[in-house]
Amino acid sequence: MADETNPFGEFPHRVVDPKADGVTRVASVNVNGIRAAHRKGMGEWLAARDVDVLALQEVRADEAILTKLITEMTASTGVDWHIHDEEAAAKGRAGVAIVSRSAPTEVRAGIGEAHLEDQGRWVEADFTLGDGSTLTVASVYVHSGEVGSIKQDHKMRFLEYMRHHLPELARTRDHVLVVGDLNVGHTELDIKNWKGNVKNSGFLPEERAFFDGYFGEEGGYVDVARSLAGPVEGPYTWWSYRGKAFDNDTGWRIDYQMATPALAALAHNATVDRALDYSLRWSDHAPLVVDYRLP
Amino acid sequence: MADETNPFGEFPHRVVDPKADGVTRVASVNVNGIRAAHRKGMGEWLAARDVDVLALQEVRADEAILTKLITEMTASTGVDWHIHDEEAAAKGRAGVAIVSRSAPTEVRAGIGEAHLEDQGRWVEADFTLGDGSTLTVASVYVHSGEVGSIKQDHKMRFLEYMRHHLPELARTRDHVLVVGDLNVGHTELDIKNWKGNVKNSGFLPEERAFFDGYFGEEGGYVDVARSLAGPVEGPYTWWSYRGKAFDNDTGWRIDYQMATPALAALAHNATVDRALDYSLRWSDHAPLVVDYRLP
DNA sequence: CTTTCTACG
DNA sequence: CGTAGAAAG
Repeated sequence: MADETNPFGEFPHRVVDPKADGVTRVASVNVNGIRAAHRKGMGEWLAARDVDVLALQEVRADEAILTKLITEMTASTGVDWHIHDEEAAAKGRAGVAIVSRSAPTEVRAGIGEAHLEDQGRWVEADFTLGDGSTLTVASVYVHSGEVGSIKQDHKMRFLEYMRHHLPELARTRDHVLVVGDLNVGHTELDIKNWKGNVKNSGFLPEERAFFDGYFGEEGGYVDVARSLAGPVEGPYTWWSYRGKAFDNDTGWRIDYQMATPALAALAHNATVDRALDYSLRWSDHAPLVVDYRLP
Repeated sequence: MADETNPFGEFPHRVVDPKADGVTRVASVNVNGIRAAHRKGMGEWLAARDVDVLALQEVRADEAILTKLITEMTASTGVDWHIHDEEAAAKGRAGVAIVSRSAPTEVRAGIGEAHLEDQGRWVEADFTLGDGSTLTVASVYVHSGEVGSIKQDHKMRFLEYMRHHLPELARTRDHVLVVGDLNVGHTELDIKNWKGNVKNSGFLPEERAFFDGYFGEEGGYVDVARSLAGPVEGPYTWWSYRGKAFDNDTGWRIDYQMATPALAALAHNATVDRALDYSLRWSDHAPLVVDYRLP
């Protein structure tokens, strides 16, 4: 409940977890339609959370709508935010974006060589850090998949592409942070009911094997939230709208922040904004928020 | 506003216009989707209005859903209502129904010879009256039409069919009551902005000419609401959802009760339940309610 | 269960 | 402006 003495109203976590000076806060969130998210209270979360880089997935709106809503939701900050998105060819589907307080030096949309279609699933932006090094941030939305459907083939192709592209990014850039909805739980700690899902898209052995690769020596990335949380169940980032999945915390940890090791070492304070305290829920995913003490 | 001393709560008209003994109340209403109408308060209207025959148009639901919702909305009456509908071939489109307190002796769906398609636009039911005569009630939903579109041709074909069928019904039955959304304003009194609509479907000269025929000597029907209201503007039965049409009463009188003369002579108390008093609006049409002192 | 688009009104 | 279906998640 809101605390009358709390200037952040219904967001007490903002008080118990203030952003420290010199910290860059990166939030990744699948908004499941930014229009609906905005209607249901995303703006209050954004105003209270004080993020510096906001990576969005499933925007499901064109650039004009995205810009309008982000501008409205960030009006209280008094600064002009930089908004870069990749829309899907099909209206109202997928769509990723990177919204940032500072201007990127370069933005690349689409998934490069596997650029078979305008899918609204990958956008990356380069930022120059204080020490002159470069940070590349990608907002990613992997297909949800369905066993026995062509959608699963597309998902596997995308995961396969990432197996090549992630190491290449890590090799050619200073710091890399790939965040988003990867639609796969890596380990048994990542899905509440993992036994019931070993044959479902999202926890298939062949999907999970890709993640072993992303996070292993060859992949060169750290699963930041897992690294900071340790080997505990969850914290989940998605709950089905069906039944009482959210109330029972029958969730999946399928949203990630994947950082190159030197960057991951600067991460602290990873939080999934499940919003239990204030009972707000404006998406089926919750934001994954991480603070980085960047150079 | 609701009057605390009014047992009908937010339906004061129920008090100022009680149904007299020995009266049969017939209501016609285009519900624009009975699911939405139910959700928005149709049940309260129905419970308060004490109708005997309810003719519905644009049900936009299959029989199972219609039956469930009508049963729920009439539960307080403690009687089993008789429900007969004609669905459109296309799910979620059109659909007419006759809901009655007493059982019809026969029900006919579809528009007979011009029965080119399952359109969900015509259903008629026969009832036996106290003196042994027969009353046929039809619930009709005429196409909305659009000048220059094939939809206008379908509308004109339907109106043409009615030009033949209405006199035939009148000739072969004792009493006939054809009610519903005819989607045409007959005279300049029937549309607030008639001058601006002489070239629009719903007030075209060729459409209005059909109504001259329906209500003339050859047609053999009386426009009950107009007959009781006299030559005044309206009362309108439909207002666009766009702009402030409802608030400004920029409406159309396109819902009718058409009765054979002997039946029309028994009609009194025609009311359009515009619901201004209690600010409820659960369809873009308002119910047209008429009391008949049947033999 | 929820979102968006679409067709129809 | 609003309804319901469809496709997707």
